[in-house]
Amino acid sequence: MARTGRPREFDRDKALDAALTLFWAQGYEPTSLNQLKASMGNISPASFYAAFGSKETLFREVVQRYLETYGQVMAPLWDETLAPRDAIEQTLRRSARMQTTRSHPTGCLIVLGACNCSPENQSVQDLLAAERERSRQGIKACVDRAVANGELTASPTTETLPVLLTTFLHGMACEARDGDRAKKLDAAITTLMQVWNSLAMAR
Amino acid sequence: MARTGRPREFDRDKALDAALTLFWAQGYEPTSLNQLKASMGNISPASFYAAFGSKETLFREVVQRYLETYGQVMAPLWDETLAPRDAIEQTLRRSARMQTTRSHPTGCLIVLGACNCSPENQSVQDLLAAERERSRQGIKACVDRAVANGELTASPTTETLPVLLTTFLHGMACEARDGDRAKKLDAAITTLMQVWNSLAMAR
DNA sequence: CCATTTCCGGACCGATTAGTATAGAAAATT
DNA sequence: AATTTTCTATACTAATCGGTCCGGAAATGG
Repeated sequence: MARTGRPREFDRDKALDAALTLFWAQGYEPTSLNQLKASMGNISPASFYAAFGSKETLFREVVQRYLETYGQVMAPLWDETLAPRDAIEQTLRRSARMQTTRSHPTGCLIVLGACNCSPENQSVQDLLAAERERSRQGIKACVDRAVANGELTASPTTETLPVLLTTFLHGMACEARDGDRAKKLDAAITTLMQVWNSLAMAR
Repeated sequence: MARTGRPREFDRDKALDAALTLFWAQGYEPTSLNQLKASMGNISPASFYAAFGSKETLFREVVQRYLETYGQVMAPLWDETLAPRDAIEQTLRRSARMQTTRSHPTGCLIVLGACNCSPENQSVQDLLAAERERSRQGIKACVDRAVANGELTASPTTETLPVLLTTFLHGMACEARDGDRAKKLDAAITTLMQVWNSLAMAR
């Protein structure tokens, strides 16, 4: 389909990135349309709505882009060519580095992006909660795969691993937001992974 | 000083509890004065400001009350009559149970109460960040005490313990908010504390 | 009973919220 | 060049935000 008519003057991609940064730093609700439009190069409300539909649909698009870029640090969880232990360790380490990098807001958009929401924005909260649930499932799948592989023994303790790892993963968002550096988190990950080692050696 | 004049008609304490519940469930910014006044028994703006000063001072008072009540699950951290390991384990377990109890909002007000803030409410964000830093220091003090006691050996791995434990503690707020139950978190805590055990046995 | 003190209801403040309607200009296609 | 398409700018909703002010009512202490 040929594109006709006057093309928009601002760069939609750059605008999306600007919105991503704003939402990441402040979260969904406190980020106002005025801020968004300003960061997109003082575009008009009409241009904004023509390009993005609404604040909520823009946020959904922002989350999508986040998942396709920064969020790819979690990709190892679903890469079955990796050993389960490596998949989880890589995910944790890459998350730690990404969330503490200062060239963009710290912490995790999925964890922190819609913590404080009025009831009317429940759907936004649900969007991120579903994504967190996906992480939980990814971690659980790795542990299950390790049990199936014989890397881990099936035991009550092994069953606690997914919750333990997920809680730590999500907790990093808070620590990164509070200023922790990658090196400190990375060292903690090494210690955490010793739990896995001890369960592996027990077989 | 004798109290003269007409006494206020609503129960200030009950009103504070209502505000605590609202702020806990929704966070600082999305909780509007209208909601607050309504939950306090449809009091008037004048009554509200006479009793509480402003939204921010009310929030500070709410945080104070939270710390004096629900937040007391962290008290073991500063109880030097407890063995450091017990102090930390109790703090984790009591936090897990408190944050997952359904008779009040789930998660932790200190972690989740002001995640999404406009720059103009930075002071509110700072208030909670300072409290989280206090938790960090409390956990670190326990680990240091354990090293001084000889319960833990001083080692690079031991030095990672505070970050590991704090990250998990703060992560529980996210998991509790997402619906995890106390039993699951409790089991994960048992596994996490094995890290401590292995460092203790290494001496 | 009187005077004082405080509270309460309600009107009101300016600012900001997300979102819309309209009108005209600009660019691409034909 | 004419037409079509879609842009932009501006003015403008209605609602809500946190917060203030005032006048009258109510309860107290003397």
